Amino acid sequence: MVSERRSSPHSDPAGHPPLIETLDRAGLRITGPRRAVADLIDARSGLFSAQDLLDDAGRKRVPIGRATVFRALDLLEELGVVERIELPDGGHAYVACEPAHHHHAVCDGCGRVREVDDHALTDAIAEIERHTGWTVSGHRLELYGRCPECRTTAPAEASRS
Amino acid sequence: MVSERRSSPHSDPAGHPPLIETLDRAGLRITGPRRAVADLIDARSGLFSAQDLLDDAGRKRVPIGRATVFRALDLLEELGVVERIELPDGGHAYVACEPAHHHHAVCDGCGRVREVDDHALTDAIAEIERHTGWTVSGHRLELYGRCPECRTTAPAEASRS
DNA sequence: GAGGATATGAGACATGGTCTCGGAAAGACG
DNA sequence: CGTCTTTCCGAGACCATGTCTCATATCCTC
Ligand SMILES: [Zn+2]
Ligand SMILES: [Zn+2]
Ligand SMILES: [Zn+2]
Ligand SMILES: [Zn+2]
Repeated sequence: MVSERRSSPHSDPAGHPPLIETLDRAGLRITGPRRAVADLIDARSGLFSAQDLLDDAGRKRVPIGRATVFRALDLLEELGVVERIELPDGGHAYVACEPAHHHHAVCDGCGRVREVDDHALTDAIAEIERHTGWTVSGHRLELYGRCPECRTTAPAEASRS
Repeated sequence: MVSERRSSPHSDPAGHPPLIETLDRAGLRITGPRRAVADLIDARSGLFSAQDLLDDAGRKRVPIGRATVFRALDLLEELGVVERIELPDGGHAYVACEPAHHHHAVCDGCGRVREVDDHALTDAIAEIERHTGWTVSGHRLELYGRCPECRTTAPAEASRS
């Protein structure tokens, strides 16, 4: 479990279209399980783990195989609408997001995730290439901290360094 | 296994002092196993996994417990001289490095790792904080690409995207 | 509908890491 | 040195997160 989301009015925070649509537009088969996984993800906000989805599914009495969930996540990840991110503690979690290249800021208070664009980093990387003679073909950046809501409220509530 | 290192003359690439010294200076107990792990790491260059160390140890007939290797890695990581980094494919690997904050460029040809400093990124993050209202307390950046040596040689050899 | 391509689910397997616990050994001190 | 206390170690169970296999079920096209 990644972090129990308090049910908030953020069910569709960034106004993503339903994920299932992405599968459809990509010409992939729309199957029951895929729709189910897509819906489960749509119903969440912020971080989630594959296990979270499995748990959700169990709670809603929608039986889905473990492998299927991972396969669906792989698909969605390839399509760029779900990303697997690295947590500060070394664990992984997934998050729904836009296909365009970007990065994520993760709130360690509430698990909210905010997409962050790339601008400044692109320059920084060009600079690094010039400096080092390396060719940088990809990168991964994750930011950790507190969202505006959590910054003003109690700084308490879990979080490892 | 993270990537079989071709034995190269880079045994001590950045001129790190022996890792065992770090443990010593930190006032930690110098035990046989810790020394062994430190030496095994010193003898490597580039990326390695805990399993790599275990294999090395086996080959050299230096029996070390699995848990002990992980414990030593944890220690060294806390001291900042070893870091666990995320690979493009989602796997993990360790690498010896300087304690100062920095990031890593990983060559997908040969597994070499180069430390990269933080300058431009710091500005970028300040900018993001101003923009989003978030407080960013930590971050993680990994660069993937090709080192100068590998760029000139065959672009072959594994690597996904 | 019927049929062939494709996806699913159960569960074995793999990997990477943690935990527990009795026994071993470092280091302090005399 | 020898002893004592504290810490560490190793074996192996355990766990979480994924992946694979293969027989079965489902889509989707015709
Ligand atoms: Zn928050
Ligand atoms: Zn980027
Ligand atoms: Zn290289
Ligand atoms: Zn940095």
